Amino acid sequence: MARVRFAPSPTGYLHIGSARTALFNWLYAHRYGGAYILRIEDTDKVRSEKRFLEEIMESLKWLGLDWDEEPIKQSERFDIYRKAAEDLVNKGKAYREGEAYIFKVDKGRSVEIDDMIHGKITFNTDDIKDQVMIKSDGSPAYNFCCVIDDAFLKITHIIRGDDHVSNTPKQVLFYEALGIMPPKFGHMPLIMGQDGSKLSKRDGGTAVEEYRREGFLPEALVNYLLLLGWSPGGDREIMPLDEAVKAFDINHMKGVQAKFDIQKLRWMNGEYIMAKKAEALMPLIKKQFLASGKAVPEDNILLKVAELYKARIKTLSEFITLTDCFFGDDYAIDEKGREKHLSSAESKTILSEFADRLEKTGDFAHKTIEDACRIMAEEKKMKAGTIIHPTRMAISGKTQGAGLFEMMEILGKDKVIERMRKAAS
RNA sequence: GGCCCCAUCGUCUAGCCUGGUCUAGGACGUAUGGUUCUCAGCCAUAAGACACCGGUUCAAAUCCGGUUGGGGCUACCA
Repeated sequence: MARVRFAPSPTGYLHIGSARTALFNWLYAHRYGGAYILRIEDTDKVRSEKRFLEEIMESLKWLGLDWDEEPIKQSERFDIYRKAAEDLVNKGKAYREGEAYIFKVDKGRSVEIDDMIHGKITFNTDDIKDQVMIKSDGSPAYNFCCVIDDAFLKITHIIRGDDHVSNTPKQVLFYEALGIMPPKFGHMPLIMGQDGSKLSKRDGGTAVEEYRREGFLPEALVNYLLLLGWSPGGDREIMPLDEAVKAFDINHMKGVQAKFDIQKLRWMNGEYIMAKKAEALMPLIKKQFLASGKAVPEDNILLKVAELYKARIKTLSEFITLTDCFFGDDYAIDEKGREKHLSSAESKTILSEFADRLEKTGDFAHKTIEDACRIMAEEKKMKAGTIIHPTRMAISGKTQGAGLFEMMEILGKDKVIERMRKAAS
């Protein structure tokens, strides 16, 4: 029975790298059957804030990485840490220096770690200073309370970032002094930015919340993170969480740092959006409208537009900018496109003639509209595109978009003719 | 500086553990062509990598050593 944990510090939002750590811990627990526990490392009372904790938990839930037991908070366990430190002083393994409790490190020996990802790593204790357990202000030092809590929670496997490898021998020394068998460790390399330095805003953002706001789907973000440092061993790219659980094998984790590539994340997000039914996309798109302060469109129109556009968006936020012409008259206009397709007298003539013909049509189904367009093109001996481009520009303000006739059908006869007449005048 | 981790296309990676099947496979991105009213999508094609040096071996991307390069840690932060 494996017991793993994710131990965030509520001093900021959930970092994308932390999300990956959480993901692999979650995967480990679900793959091998066990518990995935949340521990709140809020020993720094000044920097820890409730709003950050709430946000971190919300982001984890959004990603689908729910924890199994009631989370524990280190800020409520200071007495336990002090008691453990006092025991070590009484056993002669530590000493006091003022108010602080300090652990004596045996020099001249080696500490070996059999890392699940890196293999054997050997350290010499000559490189390790005596370790503070309890600071002068009474709060515990990270490495000490980490060990006390991991032992208390009976953690069997610690999967965390490479930034902790040098903490590991210090922690192993604590386990030895406490007479407790250390858990297995697995350190995964950190995620880097495009230029190889720390992940930053330029790379697309560091907080999970930013990606959520931008309209990334949690499934896509998780899938992308999954493939950063781990691979199922073949050519699979799209792999949802439930399948990842079955295929997960920590031995396939790479010991190499990976660069975060927003382009591939965008592609993957597009794949997930495309794969969803328009109906399933509706609530997500509505939330996006709400979040951007725009009125939520009517269901029946939104559904049709979603159907038409889901293959051409990479994020939900793009949906809003791309489809503004369907949901009001104050849509954005591509000035270069207007210059190209609507400035000439010829294009205005074409527009008004096409509008005349459309007025006479019985229904306003896209097939009917297309027929009217093709017939006009044939009679005038022009290419259909000569009519289509100015019309698209006139009704949507854009040179790109879904099929023109489908767009026109959704907009409706009155609106289409109104916009065409306006552009022709 | 010291200690530690790492090194396959621009990026994510398969292959490495258990040398030969690798003239190194896939995906993203890029370029070109096809489909089409544009864009997206879809389809096809192309360019593009074993960091370097040495060793072991009949044979090395794969094993060993070194060099270079990148990263982490080096706090009474977590």
